[in-house]
Amino acid sequence: MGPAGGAVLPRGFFAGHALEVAPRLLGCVLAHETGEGLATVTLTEVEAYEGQADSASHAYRGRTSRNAVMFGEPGHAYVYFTYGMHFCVNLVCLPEGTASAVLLRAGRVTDGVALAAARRMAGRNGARQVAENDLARGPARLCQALGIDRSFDGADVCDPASELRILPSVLAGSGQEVPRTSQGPRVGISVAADRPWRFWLTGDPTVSPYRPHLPRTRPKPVSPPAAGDDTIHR
DNA sequence: CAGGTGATAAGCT
DNA sequence: GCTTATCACCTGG
Repeated sequence: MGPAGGAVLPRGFFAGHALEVAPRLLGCVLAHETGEGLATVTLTEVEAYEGQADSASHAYRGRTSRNAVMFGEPGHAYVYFTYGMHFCVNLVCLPEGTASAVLLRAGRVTDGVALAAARRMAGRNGARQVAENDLARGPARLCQALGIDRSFDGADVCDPASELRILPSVLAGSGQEVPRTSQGPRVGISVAADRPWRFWLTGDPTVSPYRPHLPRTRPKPVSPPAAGDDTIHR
């Protein structure tokens, strides 16, 4: 067990609804230790996703092979692949059989900054160095910085022997002033956008910029309308 | 601002 | 079976 080993959150931490668990995850630490070394992220931004009652949730339409982990034991990672190139990680809440999870949107890389930076630069030839605040600023960046991919779908983050673990909050008792928490609408979704189920540490520079859902760009017309065409286009 | 990339599931035949 | 719209994103210009 490495420097961050030992004190994982108890599974009971994830017993409640994602809506209750999400704000309590702020300041907690996601740790990934490999042969390459240890990298940790202190969470600064999360979003709650419920199941049947939440039309923005992957579990809204019931259990599938993709979202099965969301219906499983709490305290496990639900990792999915999206937009053809990105991974995002959630932590599962509520008892087995009921879907609920917290999407980890952003955090501050605290241990393994160099390792995280190398992962973020990988495959990007000639790109500029990533600013430290941006290493895990956004759900896909967070996964890349920690080296989280599909193989971590279902990983038990409450197991002290796990490669990927969740550690208690470092906010209280650190001698620092405890940051305030803000709450607002979730980022980028097209439905249930009125639910203020996103939580972040107020003013933290590692929190991702709010990006409201943009309607997908429509395919362009094959040819521009001819002059004098009185068809109504919109 | 647009484009890249691929999995998913609904809808069709 | 097959097709198509959608998707909780990031990057470079």
